[in-house]
Amino acid sequence: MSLGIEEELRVIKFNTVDLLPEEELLEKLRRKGSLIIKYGADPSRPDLHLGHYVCLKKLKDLQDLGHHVIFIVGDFTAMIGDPSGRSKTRPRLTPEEVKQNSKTYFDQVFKVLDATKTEIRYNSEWLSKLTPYDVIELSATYTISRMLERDDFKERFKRNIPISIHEFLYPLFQAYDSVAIKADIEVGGTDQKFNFQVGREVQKTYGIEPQVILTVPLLEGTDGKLKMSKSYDNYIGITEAPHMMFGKVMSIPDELVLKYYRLVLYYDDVTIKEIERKMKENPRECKADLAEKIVEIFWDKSAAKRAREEFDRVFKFRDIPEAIPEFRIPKEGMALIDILVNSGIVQSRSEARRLIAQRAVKVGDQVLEKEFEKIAPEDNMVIKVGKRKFLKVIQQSE
RNA sequence: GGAGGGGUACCCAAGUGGCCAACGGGGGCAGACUGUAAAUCUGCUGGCUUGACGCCUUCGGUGGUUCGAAUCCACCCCCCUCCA
Repeated sequence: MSLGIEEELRVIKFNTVDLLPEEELLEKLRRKGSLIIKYGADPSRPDLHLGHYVCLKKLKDLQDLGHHVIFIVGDFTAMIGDPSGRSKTRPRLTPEEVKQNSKTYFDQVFKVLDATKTEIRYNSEWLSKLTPYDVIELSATYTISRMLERDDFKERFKRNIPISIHEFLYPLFQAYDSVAIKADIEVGGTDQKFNFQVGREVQKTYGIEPQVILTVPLLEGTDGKLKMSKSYDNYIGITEAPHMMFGKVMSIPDELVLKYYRLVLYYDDVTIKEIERKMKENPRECKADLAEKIVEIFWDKSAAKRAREEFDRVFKFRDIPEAIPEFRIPKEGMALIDILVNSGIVQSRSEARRLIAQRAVKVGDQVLEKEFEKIAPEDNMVIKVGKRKFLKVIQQSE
């Protein structure tokens, strides 16, 4: 915290989208020095991915600047069950499930944040104490038309997709969290801007100094279009095995590479310019560098290096990966289809048939076309199914 | 409470007595190409059966009519719109 305010502001603004209002932040910094930073977590989805990482990284920046990060687990809201989406009522979580989830959650969070400097709070602590009277009072701070300013609500309203009353309550409860901990800054993705705004309003009506809004960009997932999310299955999880992580980064569209360099690796403008040039010359290497560096963040240098070598072996040199599942068959052999199904490498016999018909099953570069072909175990026999599934077939011990 | 519209596979959406395991699109998977990128082309996309034939399960739920139902009837559940 020996940095000047100018310098501190520069760090805070790196990779942020909104910082509203900036003057208020400056004023707070001058007056208070150390600020209370709020981050709200949804414990119903305990798998963190790179999208979350962007946010966590910003929290870490703030932490390093000497601010106090409070991590709020939305256990109360999770127990009610957030029905966003359409007809799917999200399963309500029991307190035990919440406990369980938050444990895995924090194992992951503290790969990034400093555990000793992070305060964890559960919002049931104050939300469950609210009386109907309090809730009404809280609801009175906001109007329907203001709620409908939020894009997703507006959209749903326009398209006659149901919005239940308690969904309107969510932003209010979230705002109340800011009241309860007297947040100075709330940090989240740009999609949270509206909720944070509500936080400000509500804080004001409760006579508390309004929080400053800090949003970070949303990171697109491996499909390159939608924001990274577990439900779109386009995410790169921060606990995924090195080779998985590496592979997934390699599969992102080129257009995203610079964004990843910037948001995940925190490269500055000058370096980004360089990468941009390199990207034109050798996009593959450039992406592999990115992948290796990302793996390095969550694992270590050697794991990252190994992941890269492994990837090259399999996809560049069309070789076989180092560690692959094994399946034991009797020495007289077994029908191909049974091997595929019994080993669990494919889901059903129908699927196995399809894959065989599509010439997706090979040994070496020989395509196996007959599903009932008897396969006898041979030394180092590896069956390849599709691009990335491998199975080592070995003889059952007598 | 009244009137009308609707609930179909992972998602969107056609189908209103047999030709429907169900058009089309998205997504996914596989093949060609390749940098596990993008773009493009092709095939597949409920399960079981050697291909075909066939069989089983699926069209909000439960019963019914019929040789035969996602399609018709009854009751029920849920969603949307308008009126009160």
